[in-house]
Amino acid sequence: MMQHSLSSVNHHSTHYDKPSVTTDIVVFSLFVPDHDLRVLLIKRLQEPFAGMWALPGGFVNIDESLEDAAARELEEETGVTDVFMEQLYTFGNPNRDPRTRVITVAYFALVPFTSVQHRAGSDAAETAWFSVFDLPDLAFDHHEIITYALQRLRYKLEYTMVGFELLPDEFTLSQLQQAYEITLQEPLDKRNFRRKILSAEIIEETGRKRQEGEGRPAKLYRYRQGAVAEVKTRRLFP
Amino acid sequence: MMQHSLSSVNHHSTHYDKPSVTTDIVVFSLFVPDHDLRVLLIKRLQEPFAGMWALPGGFVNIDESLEDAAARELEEETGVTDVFMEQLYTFGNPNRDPRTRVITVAYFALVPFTSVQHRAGSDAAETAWFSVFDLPDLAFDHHEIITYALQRLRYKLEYTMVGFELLPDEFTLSQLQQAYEITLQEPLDKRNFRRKILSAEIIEETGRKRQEGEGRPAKLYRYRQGAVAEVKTRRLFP
DNA sequence: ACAAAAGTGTTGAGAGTACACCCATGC
DNA sequence: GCATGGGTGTACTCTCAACACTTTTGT
Repeated sequence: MMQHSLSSVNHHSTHYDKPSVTTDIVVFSLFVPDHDLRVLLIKRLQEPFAGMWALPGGFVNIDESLEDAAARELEEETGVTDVFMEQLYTFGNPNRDPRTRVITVAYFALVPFTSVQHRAGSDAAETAWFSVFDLPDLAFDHHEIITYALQRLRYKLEYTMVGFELLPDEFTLSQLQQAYEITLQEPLDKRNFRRKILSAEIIEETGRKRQEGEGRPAKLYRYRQGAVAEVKTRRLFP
Repeated sequence: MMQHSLSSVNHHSTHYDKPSVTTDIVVFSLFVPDHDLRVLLIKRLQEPFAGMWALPGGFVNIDESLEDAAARELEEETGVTDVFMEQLYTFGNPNRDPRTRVITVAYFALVPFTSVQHRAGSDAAETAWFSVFDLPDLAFDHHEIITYALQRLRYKLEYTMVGFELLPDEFTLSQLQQAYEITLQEPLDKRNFRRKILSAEIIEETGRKRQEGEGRPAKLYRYRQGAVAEVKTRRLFP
């Protein structure tokens, strides 16, 4: 065991007391018919906080990267796979876990609303989707983590195009607008929205049209491969 | 020892192989006469990478927060204290330390250029300021961390007012503009800069003027206590 | 009086915002 | 033919970008 750097630490404890490291993942998905943005939670089986709802997550293995750990835990606990994932923040308050010192690297993930239903009830643990706007009591500091994740998601929507990650591969402009409206919780002007999205040139028509549903069929769009999701100079919405 | 979450991990290793957790701090400061932005580095004494330059940092104690750990390490190793600090990113690649698994929570810090000289040569280890635009070979992935920190600093300058943190308590508008020009590495228009900064209403005149130096004395400004450093709707500079 | 830095306004271009009607389809 | 959602254009305002000269001090 050696020092990563110069400081003199851990001289007193013989077995090098180390914090544990976990990842927790805030998985967002849209529930379009309900006009709701929801987070995937699991019911804890172990103490502490047994029986309480918590974010999916768990210990980082000694030989896997943080991203791998997050993806693995997410799949093990919820069956959700192939999602957009991004590191959020590392929460390391000494008292965030009442028993031992646990530092958690939080990730946030976005899954298309179409691929949600069949993935939900997966395996051992009970999982459920909760509205981010009406959360139950949560284990640890998970409420704080979700609040932070929501803030980040909204922020990212304003200057990038992550909105796609909440939609299926092919989507209509109305769906995209709804994704924005639901997460930002404010109505957007249809014409301005379309103009801005299209002028950013990061989506393209597929040629196909959506058939299900009422009314005039809508053009389907896809994310343009190779397009940079960053939106040039301005915020995306006022 | 208990599970933070539901996953089943570490069943095989009897003594629960845990990664080590460190913090590393990227301390930026302006060197105005040289028109340079520099980072504080220390020469490593221990293996691995003994004799190489590296970021200040070290292990997180079992009972201290990440921020506290970063501040403590920074003071222990460089004598630098009372700085603006913000969490940057957590680097957890399994091979970033060739000997054991070390996850590092990186912070970036800004210190006023006026309080740099007397703090430099502090104690045990050799420390020095290096231009971020011309770095030596660095231990671990510290080059990557600094690159990321610089990107974040520039980004923050564009929509917040962190520029102040690189300046003394009272400063002139020209100094503030220089801070921006040095870190962004591009010239800015004096009139547009002043108009934008002043209309944001986050600094105020002190009434005093700077006396040293040539030319017409400049008004001194200070950060307005209670002002939100976020700049309203637009990017700060083109 | 001159060197050196501080300070100050205007104009044209582009982006943002607000706003209302016709179109294509299924029933 | 009507209900339902899809799709389109224009005028006003505001912010941004470019640009050059006068003022105050020390020597």
